[in-house]
Amino acid sequence: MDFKEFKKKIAPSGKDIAREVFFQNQNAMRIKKEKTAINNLNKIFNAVLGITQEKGFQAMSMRDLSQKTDMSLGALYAYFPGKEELLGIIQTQGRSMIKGLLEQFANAREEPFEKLKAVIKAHIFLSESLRPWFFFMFMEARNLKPAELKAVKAMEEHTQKILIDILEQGEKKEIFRPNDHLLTSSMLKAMQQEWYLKRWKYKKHNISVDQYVDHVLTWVEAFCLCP
Amino acid sequence: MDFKEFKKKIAPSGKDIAREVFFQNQNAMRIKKEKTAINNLNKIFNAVLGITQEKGFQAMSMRDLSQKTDMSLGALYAYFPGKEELLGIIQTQGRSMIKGLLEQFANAREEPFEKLKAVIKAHIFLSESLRPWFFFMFMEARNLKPAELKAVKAMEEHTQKILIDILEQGEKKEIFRPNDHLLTSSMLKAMQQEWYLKRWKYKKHNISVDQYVDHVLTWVEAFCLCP
DNA sequence: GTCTATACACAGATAGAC
DNA sequence: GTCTATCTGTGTATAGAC
Repeated sequence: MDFKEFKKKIAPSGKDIAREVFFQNQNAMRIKKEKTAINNLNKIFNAVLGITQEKGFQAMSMRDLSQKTDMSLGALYAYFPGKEELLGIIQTQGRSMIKGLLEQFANAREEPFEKLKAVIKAHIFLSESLRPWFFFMFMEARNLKPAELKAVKAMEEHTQKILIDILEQGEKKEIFRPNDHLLTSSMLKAMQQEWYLKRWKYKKHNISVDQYVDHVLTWVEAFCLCP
Repeated sequence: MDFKEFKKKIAPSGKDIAREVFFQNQNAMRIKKEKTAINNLNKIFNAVLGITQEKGFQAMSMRDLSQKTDMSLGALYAYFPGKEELLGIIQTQGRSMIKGLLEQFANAREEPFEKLKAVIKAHIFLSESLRPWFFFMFMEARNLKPAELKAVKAMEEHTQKILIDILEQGEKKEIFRPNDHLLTSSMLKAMQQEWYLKRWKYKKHNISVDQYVDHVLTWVEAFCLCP
């Protein structure tokens, strides 16, 4: 599967995400009409992700957000209790979304090497189609309160665990070379992360996601597979 | 060379850095006595890096900084014209420091594979001994004004170019496998970066810099070297 | 060179009309 | 559901005494 196909078939749209947030936080917000809520939440998220990418969440004022969404300050506060909670909502939603989609991919295949490649590819494709979310989640994790920061770290270790399990399974079957799986999976995660942290570089050099994924998988093959 | 030796012989101390900043910006600050300036600049930088690591530069108030340095607000403003300039000073100094030390290493060896390993190791060791600086430079680049942001990107591409040159040299000598050097060097940079962006993970699992470097070099060998 | 006190802008948040 | 007007705290920065 290439990225074009992935995006069409699997990647959630802004409205999909807004819908889920609406049903998850329905009681905490003053808006009751589904359609209005979803439309405006989508607008709010896009604005937050856009402004934040440039100057960071702390530097984004509620007035910035009001201007970008064409909504008044008063209206915004009907959708979330405060700025800090808005940050929390985006982070929490991002995590649950990514977790769900990745697990779906990890369970799809059986043979270790195929499985490993599928999971890595899915992660990079997902980070491409939801790049603003991934970037936000990484860069703004610092501003979370301790309890949520813990959830972020748990998430990092959870996705790493998925990789480690595949590596162990492959080593047992003597398909992969024996190695330190914790470190190996860390390298894989670093390569995945590189794509969304430094996209300006790949854009500048006209490197597509598909090319990037292929290259990463060449590394994986050279390092993991038995000769 | 292991990290212990590197730190002892090569890594600059906080005062070394403060001294350089003092001579570089001497005319822009109101303090004239060298010793006072260096001591306080060192204190200021440590405080900024510490506070920023937790909550980001924007979220650090001048009052936070005043408290952590045990200096008054008025005193702080004798060392730099404003908060934004302080950010610029740290970023600029960080860049010039890292650039100088890395070039020193790149020129030390001749044989491509040895050279490649030496440069990668030096970068990771350097990021370990100056971890707060590296972290700050990465995370706070967004808050720079356009001209300085350009310098950051130029720096990224400069350090990448060092790697690309070595890879090309090695390919010509038929030591390295032919490959896309831009992508390959990006993977190397991603692995280097991982160390200082996720150090909490390695600390938690008791993985030392030396172990980390060894693992990275195993990947390099598996991928770059001709079989 | 360092302090205290203060100016003044702008942040997040809410009240109450529509 | 959305708006405008406004409250109150906190931010950066400076003035002027010591």
